[in-house]
Amino acid sequence: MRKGRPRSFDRDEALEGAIAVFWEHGYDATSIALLTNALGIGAPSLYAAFGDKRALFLEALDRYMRTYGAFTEHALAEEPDARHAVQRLLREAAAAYTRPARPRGCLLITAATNCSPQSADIAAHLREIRAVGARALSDKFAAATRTGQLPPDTDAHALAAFYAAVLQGMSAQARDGATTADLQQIAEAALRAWPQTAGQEAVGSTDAATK
Amino acid sequence: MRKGRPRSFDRDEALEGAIAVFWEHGYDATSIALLTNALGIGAPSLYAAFGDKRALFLEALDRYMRTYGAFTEHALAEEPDARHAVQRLLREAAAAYTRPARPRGCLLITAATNCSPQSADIAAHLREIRAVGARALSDKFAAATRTGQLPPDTDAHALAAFYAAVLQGMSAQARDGATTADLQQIAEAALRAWPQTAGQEAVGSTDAATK
DNA sequence: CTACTTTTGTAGTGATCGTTCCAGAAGTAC
DNA sequence: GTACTTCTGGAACGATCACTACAAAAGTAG
Repeated sequence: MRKGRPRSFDRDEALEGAIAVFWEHGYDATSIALLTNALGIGAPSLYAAFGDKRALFLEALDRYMRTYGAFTEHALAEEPDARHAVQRLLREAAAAYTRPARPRGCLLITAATNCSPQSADIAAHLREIRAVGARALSDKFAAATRTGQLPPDTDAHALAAFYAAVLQGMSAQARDGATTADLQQIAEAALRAWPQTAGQEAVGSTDAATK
Repeated sequence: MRKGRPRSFDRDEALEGAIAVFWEHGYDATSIALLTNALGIGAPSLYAAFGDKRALFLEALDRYMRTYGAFTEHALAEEPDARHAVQRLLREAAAAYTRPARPRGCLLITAATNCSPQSADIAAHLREIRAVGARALSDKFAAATRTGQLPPDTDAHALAAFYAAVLQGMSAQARDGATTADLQQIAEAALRAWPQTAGQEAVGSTDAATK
């Protein structure tokens, strides 16, 4: 066994608690006092176990992405059809963003939307991870366009930006109190915007195609 | 003329500057030092002119809603057709959220997404204003359903939640660096989700209608 | 037991938070 | 000019920020 006085708390459990606090309040608004209070441990214990606030957040973020936020990667990786991937992505997001006894929305999306200038690097880091996700979506659409799952003139980048925006909007709606059913309906509406395959022409009695 | 030493700065100009700072950093992350630095005035002058930080934010928010954010109300009020209203709403949002020399996105949406527990009332206030906007959208859709502009089975609440989510997503995308053109393409994609009027059946080669 | 190692709670670091006191500056009124 | 009113800049308020020094506590090793 390890020498010295043993740690009085479970490190993984504490990290899980830190995820919840950062998820709820974001990076800047989460104070050390808020964390130590929620985790039931003293500040020196927290610093000894995780380093400083930034390191703790980054570790919490990493764990979040491999657990609560992993459904996005899974949907893209496990669904060969692009349409089904997006369908599953949106529907699972509707559930994930409104899970009971958990903070609303997505930590990656909301944790650093307003931050002070000295936390700008944290915001940039989250933005970069979001950009990677959007690029994965765009690549999926580009591949689907090449295999004929999407019309040849599909703008993969634009379509990925749309569904990324819908996810961010769903997260915001969840934070605003939307229910799971509300988010599911948003997801279904977003799926109606899926590009038409050849043979089916522009829908609706609209003049939307102005460009 | 008024007695006493005259104010050395223009109050409206200072309020405009405060809008910019709150717009950029949000409520919590905007410190008084950040404000006095940006406005070029001392803290006592700011407090004498606007009260405390909360009152200044609320006044800045009010002015924002009657200027930069007024396009949303205008689109709904001035466009009799619901489809055209949403079309105008989304397209103007794409421009408004990426205006050069102005902060990205929407102050109403982003200014209090992560906030400390003691600013929870500010967050609740913004949420309430967003809810009023969503309800206005929903009412517009309900009226359009009654006049036949939308299918009789349209869920006005769900459709409003969708477009509200798209607006919030566009704001987030703008903050993530999206260009005006990017947002315009998101807007056009969202418009493709507009419900089909009678006679045109479910679109696409999908099995989306699982419910 | 003693020696050693690591964690703990208390208390305190300097910095910054929102906010205000106060003395002097800058105007009007007479 | 003097009297009066209002605003400004500097300095400071207590509270909180992220973070840590320190010594007692709690374990293992011998």
